[in-house]
Amino acid sequence: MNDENISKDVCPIARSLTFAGDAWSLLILRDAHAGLTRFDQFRKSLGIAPTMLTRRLATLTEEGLLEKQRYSEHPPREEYLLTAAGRDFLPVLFMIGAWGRQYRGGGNLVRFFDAENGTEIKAVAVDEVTGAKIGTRPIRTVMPNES
Amino acid sequence: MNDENISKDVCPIARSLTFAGDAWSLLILRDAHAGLTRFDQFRKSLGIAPTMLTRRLATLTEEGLLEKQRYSEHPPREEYLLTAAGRDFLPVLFMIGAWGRQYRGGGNLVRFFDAENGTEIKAVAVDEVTGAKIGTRPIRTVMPNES
DNA sequence: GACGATACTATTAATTTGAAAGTAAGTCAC
DNA sequence: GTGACTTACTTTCAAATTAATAGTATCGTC
Repeated sequence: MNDENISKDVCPIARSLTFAGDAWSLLILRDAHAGLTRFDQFRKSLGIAPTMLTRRLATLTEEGLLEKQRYSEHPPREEYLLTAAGRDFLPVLFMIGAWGRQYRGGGNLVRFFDAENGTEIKAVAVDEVTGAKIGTRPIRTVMPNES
Repeated sequence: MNDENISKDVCPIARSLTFAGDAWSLLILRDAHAGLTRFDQFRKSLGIAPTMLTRRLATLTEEGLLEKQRYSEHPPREEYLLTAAGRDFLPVLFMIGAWGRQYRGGGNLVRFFDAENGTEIKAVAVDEVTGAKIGTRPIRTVMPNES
């Protein structure tokens, strides 16, 4: 057991949280994956104050999770589309959702299905090498520049 | 494309975020998985103000992610241990970390290895049924009480 | 030219967070 | 048995963030 600091400089989790560590950002990303692209769509879906939404969209855009794209010249209008980094956030969202379903379920929740074969999607995190579910095998943590 | 509200009532992601939707909570959970259990260990590791830490630990405890356990009667001292729900948050943390490593990497980051066979752990989210990586197949979203 | 849609900005109040210091219960060193 | 130290907080107050509401700018339609 150590009580050493796992600082932001070396922790990949802390890195991520610097960029999408608040609930609004994650909810915006969720809605973007659901196909929303416009300011007012996000605003209505989330019930978020416009000031907040402006700031969050700007931050997510600066950070490269979303990109602004003009969809009309007259009037000048822009929409927000997911970048590759934003699209690759989907597995994170699914895992967050899987936990919520298991531990905070109850009541009717949205469900996700494989559109091709119709089975319900149950997201699990596995180690790509061993195929084992994360958390089922002992983990060794190695700090940078350690053997 | 819809712009229907995916409300907190039906979204498993929103559910999760209600309980651990801020960076401090996730970082506390990360440290708890790393073996930290005590107030001062968390405080030193995170550089968090004690007021914040008190509140976050209380919230995580109320929500059933951590539990307080007495480890000394004289003086009376308590430590914070992960519950089952807290332990099952590990896959979420790993996915957050995997994203951060891929998109916000650079520099030396902590790495995780399978303690038994020594291979580096690379977490990926897959559908338990099809085995396909999340995001590689089209998804159909079904609202509650829909066909 | 009034009305509505879209995408915001401005203003201000309420809430949350952060920094610093203090407290309480007990241990340990001499 | 007194003074220093440890652990786990609480108190206080300033600073920053967030929320609520209203307003603005540009254009298109009737």
